[in-house]
Amino acid sequence: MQWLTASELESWLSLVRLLMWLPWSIDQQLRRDSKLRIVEYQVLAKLSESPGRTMRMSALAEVTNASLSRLSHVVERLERRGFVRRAADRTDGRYTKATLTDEGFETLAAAAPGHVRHIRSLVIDVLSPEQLRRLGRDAARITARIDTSGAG
Amino acid sequence: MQWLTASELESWLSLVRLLMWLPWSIDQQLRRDSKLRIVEYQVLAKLSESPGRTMRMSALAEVTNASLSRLSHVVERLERRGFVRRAADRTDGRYTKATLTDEGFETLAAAAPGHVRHIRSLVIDVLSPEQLRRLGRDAARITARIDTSGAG
DNA sequence: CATTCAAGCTTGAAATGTCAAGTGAACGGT
DNA sequence: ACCGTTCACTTGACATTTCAAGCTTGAATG
Repeated sequence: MQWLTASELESWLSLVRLLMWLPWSIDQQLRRDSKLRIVEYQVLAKLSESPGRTMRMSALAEVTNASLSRLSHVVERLERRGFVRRAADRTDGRYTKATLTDEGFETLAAAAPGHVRHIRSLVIDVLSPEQLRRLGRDAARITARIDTSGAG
Repeated sequence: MQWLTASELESWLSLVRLLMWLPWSIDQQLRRDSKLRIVEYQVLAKLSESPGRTMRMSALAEVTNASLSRLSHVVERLERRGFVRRAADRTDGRYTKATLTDEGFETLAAAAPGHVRHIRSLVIDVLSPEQLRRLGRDAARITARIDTSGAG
């Protein structure tokens, strides 16, 4: 087997630290300022961008990288908080459509600026436009190699 | 407030996908092939690199990005599996020292090659040495901005 | 039609993570 | 020596996630 060189190892460990701490930091900020966890924010955000502020559960699960089961629990909690409503699809009863309520939208709207400010100060403003573009490209290159078929 | 430009947003979303899927993929591989979760692997790995295969709980918590409480639970489970032993420090009874057992070391040794192969195929071999170095530098730049004082 | 079958989601229990409070050991002042 | 504090964990309660069924709806087959 081929081990890692010193340089590879160093870069990899830097990346690991990023993978560990950046989501943690984002989560802290959202919870502190908006009583939302990352998944919840993502659910609200993705719904808000969709036509009719509505999405099928399975589609929502995919874009938020949550298993259907996990999403089901998350949405149930968001529903109890009044941020989301669920209803069976008229045309195909197997589908469940989740809709963002006005209250959910307001919560998202209140949370977004602080969230954006936070990622701007941690990521966007720390790198040059060129560096950021490259980072995005490299990230995309890696995720393209990941087999996500077993998710859900 | 300052929103994100289209280009910034695109790069950011790429990074978000990386933050979501890469840890997920690593976790899958470790669980499937070695019955270990990421945290557990990290604990075993860090212990194995330490003199006497021993570390204080707080030091271990820091390098694994786990709260002391979480680490305490994790190590308890590893202890039940026979991979780790705990003992109070002789010189200062407040410290708890965790030690990797032979069985724990063997488990780690069995898990490491597959893990390294996996990250090599997903990350290391996908980027040129130069790209990897830059990725590591950018990651370090970002983590340097994160205030980790509230962790633990 | 009735009968499987799969898809899309939900559910409940077990595993895991987080939070707040508790424990005991060392330290610093008196 | 005594008192209060801080440090390093641990613990138990609670929240969340995962895992393994289970349910309901529509499609496919006979």
